[in-house]
Amino acid sequence: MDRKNIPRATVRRLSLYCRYLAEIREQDIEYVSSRELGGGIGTNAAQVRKDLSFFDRFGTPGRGYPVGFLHQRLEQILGIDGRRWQVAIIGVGRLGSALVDYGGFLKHGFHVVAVLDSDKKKIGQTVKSLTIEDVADLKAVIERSRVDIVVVAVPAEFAQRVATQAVDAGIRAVLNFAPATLILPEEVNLRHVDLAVAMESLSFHLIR
Amino acid sequence: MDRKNIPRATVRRLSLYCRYLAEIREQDIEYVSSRELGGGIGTNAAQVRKDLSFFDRFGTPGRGYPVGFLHQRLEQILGIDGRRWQVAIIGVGRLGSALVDYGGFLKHGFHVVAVLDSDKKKIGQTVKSLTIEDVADLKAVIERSRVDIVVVAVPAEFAQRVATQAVDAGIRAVLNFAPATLILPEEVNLRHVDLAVAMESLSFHLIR
DNA sequence: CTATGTGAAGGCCTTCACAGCG
DNA sequence: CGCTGTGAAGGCCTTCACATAG
Repeated sequence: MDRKNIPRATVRRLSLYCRYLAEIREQDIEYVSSRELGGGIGTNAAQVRKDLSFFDRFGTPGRGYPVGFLHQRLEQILGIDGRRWQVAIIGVGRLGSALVDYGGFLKHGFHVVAVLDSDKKKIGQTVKSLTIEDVADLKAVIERSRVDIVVVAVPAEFAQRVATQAVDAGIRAVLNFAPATLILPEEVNLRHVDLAVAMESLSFHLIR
Repeated sequence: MDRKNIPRATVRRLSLYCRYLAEIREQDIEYVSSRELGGGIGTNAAQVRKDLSFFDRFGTPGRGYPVGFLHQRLEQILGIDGRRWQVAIIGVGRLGSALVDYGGFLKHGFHVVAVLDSDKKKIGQTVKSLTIEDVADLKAVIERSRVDIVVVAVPAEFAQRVATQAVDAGIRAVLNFAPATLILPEEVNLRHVDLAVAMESLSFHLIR
């Protein structure tokens, strides 16, 4: 099974299945059918079975999927089992600081190990026991802290530069919050969280 | 042209084209080719032409697209020209408050007109000259302030309830930041901004 | 000769439908 | 008999390629 050939949409749903399974696991439910699992994340039974079939035969015909086992396997597949991904956040504005102590990071195996900014007034201050470092030292910080994932939370006009520097320093995964399109080498994993795009798509569909 | 039949991906790119056009318009560039426009947002020329052809013939063969005109038309199409969409933000935690004064809202025709929370200690306090109201009064607030779009920024366990209440109060567009899958009627426009999903999809692709 | 607009082809993802297993 | 796993069908979106306009 080559991870490159898995549909993006499937990976997205894997996260949602995983979250749903965590919830019903708490309720000591032992088996879940593809229909229930699909309903729980807003898709259908066939989609669930197809998604899971990319990886293995997790289910038992006539019964469904064993909740605990499937949950555990999905965490392995997503790479959030035990493992700790080292995250650096660049840009400590409103959004950046909200992200630093966003509980969700730690909970799911992501660990913020560095915070950077270009503002001399911020450099040296601490956020959640992390000292804000100079973005000019990005490469050194990435290497020293063994950063896996870079979160870009700087103003739009600096986003491309910062992202390129991160990639030059060896980074292969970038999560961009800046309202800007980043152009990076094909092999770099890039995700956008774009408020403007989301709002405008709502606006588009509200008309008429 | 029925807005319902436009591919989601096309609407998404419309926002990106619009942003790119705004940038080069500043530089007094008069015409842009589909190739340049595509390159600017990380797609190709054919895609640009197909996307735009859903709406009109904006271009001039041999020259390209007139930047100012196309920008203006895309703003109209997206519904962000002059018009003001009224936004309510539910949940004034770290994320919620970061959103309230996130400049990007106002700039593009979105106007935060109400902020709500369930925490008695927060209700009555002000954020950016808005008084935090009781989420129990959601329906009244939505009607009084003529809210078009609801932003859900509450903890996951309350997200579904709050969203359902908003829809019952007549809301037809929801932007969800909570790490939870919302199940809402088909006709409601729903967008998710899901950090966990984005991070986990990066994690998935980083393995091996 | 350059660059758009668009039917047709291609590719990817979702849905169907059913064989087969428990 | 219920529910999974999966090839095949279907549908949607992207890419191609060329007729057409300036």
